[in-house]
Amino acid sequence: MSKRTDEPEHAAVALRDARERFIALWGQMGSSWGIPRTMAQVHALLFIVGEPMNTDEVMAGLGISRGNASMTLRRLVDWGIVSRVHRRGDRKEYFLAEQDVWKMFRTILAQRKKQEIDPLLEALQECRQTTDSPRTRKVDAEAAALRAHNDRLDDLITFMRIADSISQRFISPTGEGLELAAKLLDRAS
Amino acid sequence: MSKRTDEPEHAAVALRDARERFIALWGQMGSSWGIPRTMAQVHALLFIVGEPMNTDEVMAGLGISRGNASMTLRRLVDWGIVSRVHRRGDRKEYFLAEQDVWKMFRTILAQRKKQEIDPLLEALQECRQTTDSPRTRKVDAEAAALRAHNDRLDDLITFMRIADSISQRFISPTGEGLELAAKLLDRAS
DNA sequence: GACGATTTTCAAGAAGTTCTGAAAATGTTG
DNA sequence: CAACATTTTCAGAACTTCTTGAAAATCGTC
Repeated sequence: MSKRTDEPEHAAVALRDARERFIALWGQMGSSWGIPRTMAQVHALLFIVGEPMNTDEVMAGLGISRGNASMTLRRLVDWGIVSRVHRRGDRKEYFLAEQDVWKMFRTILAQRKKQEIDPLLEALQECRQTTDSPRTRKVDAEAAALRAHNDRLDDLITFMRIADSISQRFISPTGEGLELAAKLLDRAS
Repeated sequence: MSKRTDEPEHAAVALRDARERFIALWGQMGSSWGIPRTMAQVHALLFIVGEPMNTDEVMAGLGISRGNASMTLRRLVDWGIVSRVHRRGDRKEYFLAEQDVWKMFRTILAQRKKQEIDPLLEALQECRQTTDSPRTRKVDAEAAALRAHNDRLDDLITFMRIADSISQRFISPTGEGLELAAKLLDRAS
């Protein structure tokens, strides 16, 4: 091959390589945070390619089955970090990943908060009420244990409520979270 | 049973119940965030009981094997949210969970940052350099794709670096994270 | 409204992980 | 240093989660 074609080819190879590397990294990270590896990989692929892909392209790109691709793409759409796109003259559905990284993380955070934190917080509060005896008469060891138990739960619930409020600000669709972060960083310097 | 003993018994039952409920909740949450269910449960048990327990007590309390208890307790100690405690006149080792909820979360965050975020960030940067061609001569489609790819990676890396800096502040052992959160909340009202 | 194209579903199987239990290692006491 | 107590390790079992692939459903077109 001539020198003229060598460099572009090198660039194309590098791009393919970099994509694969990124997909692997993102998949690993996902799975260490409780997100199915394949789901993270599909997202990574769509994100790094940056343009709409159809199911068959995703299947081929990652070597996964149609069923898996379908399920995973749907989950990503449900989460809101991938959207369905239609192309004129093509019946196939195309999928495009959110390209705004801030928006993407806000969406993910919102989703996990809604699905995991909020129900947990509610359940914790319910659990706490279980031991909310109207009035303790005896000051015996048992009562003390109960009080200590309640204090621990209260601490935990308080913490989680605060964390919840903070995350709420980051999530807010006004994009305030972004500015907030920037401000924090400024003060940090 | 007489009325006099009825209420204390009720309290004891409620406590046992609440503990179990809490342990189940915490275990669930853990597993949805990529922490082995049993590990989260052992932590929950130690946290909610609030005093040192030995391996046999943990085994009995959760119905798990000695091997599992041993491994899991060690991981919790390594993470730094459970500490080993020794009791005079007792050969057994006892384990006590960190009771300060803020400290606990700071420790967990620090651990996960160190183990997962930091390596990822480093790998991402390395991945980014892969496609850092010295100078592009041609303004063809391929070069444009490369540039777009690099922009996407740069956005992502920038975001993660900012998130990293913020989390660093929360983690900082000076406890500043706590105050910071409080301030944020004040402004949020 | 029948046909071909595409997507979705889901039961069965594969893959991955967590757990067990008994053996080995370690530690302690007299 | 023998005897016993306690902890750790790890190969295989048990369990959970993820993936496949083919059948069913859906969709758009003629």
